Amino acid sequence: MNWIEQISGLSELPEELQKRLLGQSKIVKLREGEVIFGPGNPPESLLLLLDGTIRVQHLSAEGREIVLFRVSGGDSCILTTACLLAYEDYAAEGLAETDIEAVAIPRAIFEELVSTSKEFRRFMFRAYSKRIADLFLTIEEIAFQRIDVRLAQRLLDMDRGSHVIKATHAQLAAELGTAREVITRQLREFQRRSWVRVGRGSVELIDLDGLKALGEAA
Amino acid sequence: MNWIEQISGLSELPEELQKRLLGQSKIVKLREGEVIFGPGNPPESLLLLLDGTIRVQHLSAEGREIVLFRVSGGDSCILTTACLLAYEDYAAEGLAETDIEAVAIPRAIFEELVSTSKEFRRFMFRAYSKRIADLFLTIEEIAFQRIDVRLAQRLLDMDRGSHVIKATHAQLAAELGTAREVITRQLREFQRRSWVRVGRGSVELIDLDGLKALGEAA
DNA sequence: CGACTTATGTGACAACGTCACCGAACGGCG
DNA sequence: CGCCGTTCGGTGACGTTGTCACATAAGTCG
Repeated sequence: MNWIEQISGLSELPEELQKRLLGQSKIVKLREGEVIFGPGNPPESLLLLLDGTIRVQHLSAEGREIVLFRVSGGDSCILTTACLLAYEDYAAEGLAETDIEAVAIPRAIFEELVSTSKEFRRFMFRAYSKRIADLFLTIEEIAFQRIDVRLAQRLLDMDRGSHVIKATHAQLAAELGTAREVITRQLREFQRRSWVRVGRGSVELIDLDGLKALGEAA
Repeated sequence: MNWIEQISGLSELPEELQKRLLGQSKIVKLREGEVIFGPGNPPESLLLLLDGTIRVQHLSAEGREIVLFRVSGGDSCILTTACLLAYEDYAAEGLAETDIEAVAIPRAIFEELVSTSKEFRRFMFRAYSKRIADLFLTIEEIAFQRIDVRLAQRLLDMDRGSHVIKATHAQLAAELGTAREVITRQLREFQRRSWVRVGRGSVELIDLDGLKALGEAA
């Protein structure tokens, strides 16, 4: 299977290296809920995500939880794991939020590509930089953005077309690094404005424009 | 001048590459306050900091400001700029907080080293990973840590031995991504507890243990 | 049908951020 | 020196968010 073209930035690799990459890496599939890396089990190979979503979250000492970012197939196409090739004591874990299809590149091949291909290096550094830039934005959001705006954005983000989001208030709280009660109150307010309908374990988005407008007003 | 040994992780490079690095890079000095990179002027070479401190901060659209991290010579010895070799639209800027001495590695040499040396690659990836891990901690702190604890920690961090920190309340607020008034109130409380003495544009730390204890209690 | 477990609701209160001011301290400069 | 503009710090009122201690409701499984 030729997955190279699915990952933006790799199609510029010389034909020869593309072949080598295709030959030496293998496709892995993981099921929803599987832990991809985490404290205790650092990843051994570089993963390029083809399809599905990986959630990376951080668990604090006091048991609090916050979602740091997501990696999803196709669009951002980013490495998950390479971050970790070097640094040990990550308190972050990555887990499959959906069933996953990914390409695993063994460490040796990764090393080889980095050393031989200028294009591959560019690809890697771009991925790292993008990640860091994203984290900057996350920090700004957490520090300065109102919680209602953040919740509205996140709900829109999490929508996979069905306009129904399966998540408990506690899970949404972990998304934003806030408290469950805060989510409960905000959702009640959103419902009062007829933007959403809430059910046990789910939120249905009714008025997408209303939710979007909240962010723009700010 | 042989600066290699000042940067942990580089002394493992093969002798030959060390020489090449020493020959091809040059030492640069910058004065306090100079902007090293920022929106509009991306850096052209990789910088390794030998002495001094660089502050990296993020400016939001609404003019708010938050300090993301610092790079200081000797201890963390980290790259500043390589992050940026790849990604353009950083809203972050880096500036010299003190007079600076650094090594500038031209892009070509950087490329060469990454491609030829496994040790140098390890060095680079470690640096990136450390940065990302640090940002994770920053996020956790902003999201979950009380502001008084964060302020106390930051004051201790900023102390350069003199126990007097030259900073206005507004600057301290930018450090933590909070409001000036909050800093004013917290400092007043710290003073009431005889942990600090505040003056115009400066904070003198009196009871370091008191400040430290605040963090540990939580 | 209970007995549990999990999800959500609620009110009181504490912590933090925002706003609209104020006066004090500082830095020229005539 | 006194005047004046600027920066810095102080303050009270108030809105938002986080915390705590519960209560209630909805699913689950025997």
